[in-house]
Amino acid sequence: MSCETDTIETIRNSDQRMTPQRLLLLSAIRHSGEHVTINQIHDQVKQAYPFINVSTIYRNVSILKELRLISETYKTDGEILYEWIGGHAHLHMMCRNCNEMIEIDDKYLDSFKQDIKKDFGFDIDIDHLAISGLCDQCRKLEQVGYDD
Amino acid sequence: MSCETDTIETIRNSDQRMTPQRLLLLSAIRHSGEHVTINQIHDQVKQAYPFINVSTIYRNVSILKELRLISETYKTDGEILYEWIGGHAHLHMMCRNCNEMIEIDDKYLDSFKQDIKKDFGFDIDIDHLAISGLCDQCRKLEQVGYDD
DNA sequence: GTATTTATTGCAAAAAATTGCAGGTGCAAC
DNA sequence: GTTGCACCTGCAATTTTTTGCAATAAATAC
Repeated sequence: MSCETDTIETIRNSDQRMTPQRLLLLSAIRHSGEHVTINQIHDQVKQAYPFINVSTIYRNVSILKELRLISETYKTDGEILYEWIGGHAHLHMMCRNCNEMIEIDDKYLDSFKQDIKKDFGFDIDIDHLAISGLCDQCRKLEQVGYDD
Repeated sequence: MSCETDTIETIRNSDQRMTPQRLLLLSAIRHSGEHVTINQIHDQVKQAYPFINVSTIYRNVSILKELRLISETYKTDGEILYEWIGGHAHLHMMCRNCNEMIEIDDKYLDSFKQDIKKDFGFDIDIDHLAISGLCDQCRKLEQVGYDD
């Protein structure tokens, strides 16, 4: 896989070093295949290297975020999730009621993105976007009146 | 103004009480007219009532957020901003480079909102949405190559 | 007015996240 | 291989945010 090499390249090119800790952290996020919290990353890395400190996790996550290798998503309940930015970007829609998250293709945003670019010159990052709302189920329950 | 009465109604109707502290906090957010942080709210309320505790601010902000009286916006640098949800909803676009924030009319999202509702049944909350990207200025600078 | 119920507050303590710093280490140049 | 420099790490200290709890006070019924 060349994506591993790409990652190392990206980090090297930005004046940063590839340490064992960072490698473990990268692998933990990458291979989880889904959204993970700081603590989940920490636990995962600890299995291979028990002496890793939480502050190292926080600092590395922050760096990877800036390098745009991982995305940061705020759930409606305040929990923060991190995810490897893989081949295809996608949107996160989070239900404010049940906190379920669905992912949708970024093509849905294409025309919006274009409008904003045209009118404001603002270039939207597709990833990082977390949209709050009511999912289908919760919306229907609310309409029927089961919810208060 | 009836919005003050509306607010009190909303709070009363959800089994909550209108305390002096809450009133001061509401007023601090409402009359700031823009985005404020927890600390700014705290400082503001302290001027009228110096004994207010930070935990009271945190708890009330959380309640008002759930009642959808205020919106919560995460800046790209991690700072959390609160804003009174007034008459017109608007979107926040935050530049990931300079952290400047521009507000745009929610009409830009109308068609996207409809598509999502149609295809997924998901009902998007217009407020709360914070979109990250590159603003016009930073984008131009980056293209010209002034940035690293 | 008083009594009752129950949300809310302030405080203190705990938990979570951030920061400063000294020693360690990646990595590029030699 | 060795050296030098800047980045990274772990630890400890600090700051920020959350939580538990007893006392208080808002809303309601009387």
